[in-house]
Amino acid sequence: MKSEEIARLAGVSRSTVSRVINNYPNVPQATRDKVMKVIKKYNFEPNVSARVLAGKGTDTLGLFLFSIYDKKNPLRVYGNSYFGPFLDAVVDTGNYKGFYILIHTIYTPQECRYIYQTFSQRRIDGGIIIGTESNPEIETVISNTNYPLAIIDYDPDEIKKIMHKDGKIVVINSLDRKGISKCIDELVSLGHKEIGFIEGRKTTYSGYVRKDEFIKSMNRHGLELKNEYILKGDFVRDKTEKEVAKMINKGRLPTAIIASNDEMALAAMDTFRAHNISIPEDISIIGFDDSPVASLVEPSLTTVRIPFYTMAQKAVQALSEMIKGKAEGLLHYQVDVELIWRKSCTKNKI
Amino acid sequence: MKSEEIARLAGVSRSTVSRVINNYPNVPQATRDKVMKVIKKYNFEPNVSARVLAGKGTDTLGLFLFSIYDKKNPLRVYGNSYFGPFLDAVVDTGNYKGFYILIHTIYTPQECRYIYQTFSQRRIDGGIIIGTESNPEIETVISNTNYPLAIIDYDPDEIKKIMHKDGKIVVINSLDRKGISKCIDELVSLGHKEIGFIEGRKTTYSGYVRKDEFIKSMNRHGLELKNEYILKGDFVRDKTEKEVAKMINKGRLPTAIIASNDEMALAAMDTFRAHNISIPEDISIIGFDDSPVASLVEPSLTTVRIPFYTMAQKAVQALSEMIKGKAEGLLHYQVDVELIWRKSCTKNKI
DNA sequence: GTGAAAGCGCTAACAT
DNA sequence: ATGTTAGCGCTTTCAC
Repeated sequence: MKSEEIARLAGVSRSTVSRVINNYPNVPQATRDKVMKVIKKYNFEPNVSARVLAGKGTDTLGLFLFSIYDKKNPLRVYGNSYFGPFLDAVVDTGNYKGFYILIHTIYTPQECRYIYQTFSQRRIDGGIIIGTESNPEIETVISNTNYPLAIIDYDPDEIKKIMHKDGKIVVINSLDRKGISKCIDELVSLGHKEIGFIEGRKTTYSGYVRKDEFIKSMNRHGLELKNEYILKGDFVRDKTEKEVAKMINKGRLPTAIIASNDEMALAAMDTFRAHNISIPEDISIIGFDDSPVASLVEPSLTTVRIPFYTMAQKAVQALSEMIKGKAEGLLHYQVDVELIWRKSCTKNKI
Repeated sequence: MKSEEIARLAGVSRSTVSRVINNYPNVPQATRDKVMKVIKKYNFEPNVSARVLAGKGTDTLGLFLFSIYDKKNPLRVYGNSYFGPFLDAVVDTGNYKGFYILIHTIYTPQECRYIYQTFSQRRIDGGIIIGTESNPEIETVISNTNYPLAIIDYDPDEIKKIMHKDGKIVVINSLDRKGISKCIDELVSLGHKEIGFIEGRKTTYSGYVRKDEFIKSMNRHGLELKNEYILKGDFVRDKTEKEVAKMINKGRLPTAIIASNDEMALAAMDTFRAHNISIPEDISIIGFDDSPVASLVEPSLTTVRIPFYTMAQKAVQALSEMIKGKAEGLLHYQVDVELIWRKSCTKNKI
């Protein structure tokens, strides 16, 4: 079934069918009804390739997820506490706004060429990039493309420097500085002075910002930064378990520790428990993300909630406007975070 | 940049460029090199809409996920212990085989029309359907479409009855009967006689099969089926918590309980714990799926592992062959499951 | 308000 | 081995 047949059956020309499909104003209701009746009757759906070729959009957004694990890890993508809810929200808000979502996982910087490819083949009208570290490959994409792009968790100043002169980019970050400083204020008010930190990859923006704010907040409170309490967890479980075990074996522990994401917080919890260190009695733990499991573990995890759904909505909304030509240049949104107080934290008893 | 310009720059015709792009054999290496050089130089990527319109495939697979939650639940899709790993595997194996993946969430039977739409608009060459309950809407899709379709977890006999005469369908199930009967064999050998069951939605195939096999296996061992120990959890946490609490309040418990998925098993664990019932000392628990968290909870959850990756691979592989015309009709695969023994189960001490 | 015709970028059948 | 041409199904000028 094609529009030509619909036209024949409705006794009009293909142009009129097209006008009806695209809701053009200069079609009288009678004609519109006549055509729609035939369209409904045959469940006609226009061929999207023909429409695109004739100049319409694809109504498709590409979602590019940078895996922090390598390909062999079975948890490589959606085991990530961050991606699942975000993906979910993008598909949902995208579908709601009439977009199809094309999804691609990127495992190495070299695979950034898939982003270029997907745009060049005209498969998508806009793209969402999440989880990328800053590296030359992604910068090439950012500086060469003028297709609408939403980048989650990236340094906006960096983008401003390198972006294409006709670029249409929206950067969306969470207020991580506020999140971390709130954690520390709260811990300090509970009498904690020895506060540790498990940092994520500093090549990601959030990894950098969270660590940086940890240092700033500690200084603000006049608290000493002890290197032995600052661990590198790279945002992943394995590394965190090792680093935490190492710290335990050295014999001295902070009274509280903040992890740069929930996954590392949970890994730390398990490692402490395996060494008979009780949470929160012996050490308080705070995570970041408020991933779905945070409320389910025992004890439930205090963490900073990131509004993934809001971020996805903002991304889709901004892309939608850029695609329609209603917005351009560099947009920057910062979404608010919230400290969710649960049972993994308590007063310092010392 | 279009193929015509590549042709001009390489000093050949558009047909030759097309032949090179599509790896046709009747092009001498010299010509091929000459053309490829220009293509590389300009990073040329052919317009996919034009290719599709001219008769090529879209190289895109649609993944349709039926949510067991409603739209308002923040865990609605990828909080599902089943979907995350499966989605992950589909994207991975699909991308690996050169397919793009279009993803759509279906919340209500009525939204099944999106499947029809996506095919009709020629957005995809094949589709994967997962998590669907049997209902008239999905049956309409199955009986009307002759596009390649992979259906995960569905009764193959039902499909055979209703499918389109030119249908190309692959049904992929896990050997759930083996999984459940192994659980019971194992529990019995540990001295358990009072075994409970938390069933999922029986409108899904696996929901039905797991419950049915529970009954059969109990009978095989000559064990009594007690209605008070058979709970309805609908595959979700909330309902399970309520049902388990109800059972606890009645005062009598089985010595072991099998849940039809991990999510319900974990919900049960939490509920027992909240009532000071220890696991596995007071009651042994077994789940189904081996979702990522199963090994992380305390105590770690004994569960039946479903090889999601293998299922995704089989789905993509079969679709790929059907799309190429190398396979047709109804295929049926059953993948093996494995009982993963962890700490949530122990001997019956009574 | 509606139709005729050109054209989007590619592939494939046909011709050479 | 390569070029010429028609055509895929739609949108969009341009006439009327």
